[in-house]
Amino acid sequence: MLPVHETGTCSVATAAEIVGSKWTVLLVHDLSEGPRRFTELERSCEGISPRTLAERLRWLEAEEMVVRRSYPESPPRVEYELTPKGTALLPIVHEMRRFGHEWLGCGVHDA
Amino acid sequence: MLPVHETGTCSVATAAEIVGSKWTVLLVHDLSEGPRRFTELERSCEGISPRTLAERLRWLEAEEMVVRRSYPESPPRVEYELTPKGTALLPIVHEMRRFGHEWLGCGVHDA
DNA sequence: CAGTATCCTCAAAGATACTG
DNA sequence: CAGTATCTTTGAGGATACTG
Repeated sequence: MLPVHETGTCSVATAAEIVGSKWTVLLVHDLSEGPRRFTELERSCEGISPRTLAERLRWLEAEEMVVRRSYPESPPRVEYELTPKGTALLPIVHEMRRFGHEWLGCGVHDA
Repeated sequence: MLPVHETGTCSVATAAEIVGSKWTVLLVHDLSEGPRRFTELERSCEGISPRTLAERLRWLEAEEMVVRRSYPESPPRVEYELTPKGTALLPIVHEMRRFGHEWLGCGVHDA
């Protein structure tokens, strides 16, 4: 996924890129409940590969939707947290969930 | 894109599929302003190939988000229109646009 | 723990030409 | 006009092994 400022597209199209790329919405939803560590996200996103998770997180960080906080302890600890910009994605996520519940008759078991 | 009932995923993930596949959001937005013909959509979605447009429309029709109305005139006329289910996508689209405007500083020129 | 490094697959979508 | 038929490309993302 290209950085947003290089896509040339804007607005809806960009939001579609964010929201449509696999795992991103799940990640944002997870992070909306507080800071999370790499392995926590790996576990809650059943099936995601570390490669993809790392890429997704780096992308979100580059877009300033997520901050990465590294605590140089041993064992190392890193936490990811939504920024205000990342939090601003939540209304989209909520509308997506509403749609799912109302029209797809599913999603009841989502977190 | 698979039919939704075959994906196994639900809710947010499904909405992400809908909303994330290229052109779909633009199409839904266009159709929100009234029935549109194939070529009209082709023109307003600058760059879309007829192959992709047809596929997208067939998919939306299969999901009952769009109805296809064919008038057997000469020359042939076909119109596509949002169903209530398709219309229910609009709140998502609106939140996506809001996000674009507020955080990406763009999208002002969108219809 | 928190990632990289590689390799690989597969499907979305572009380009183009053609048709009822 | 409203598509279909082919062929091709590209890149997202999976699997797996390895590392500071």
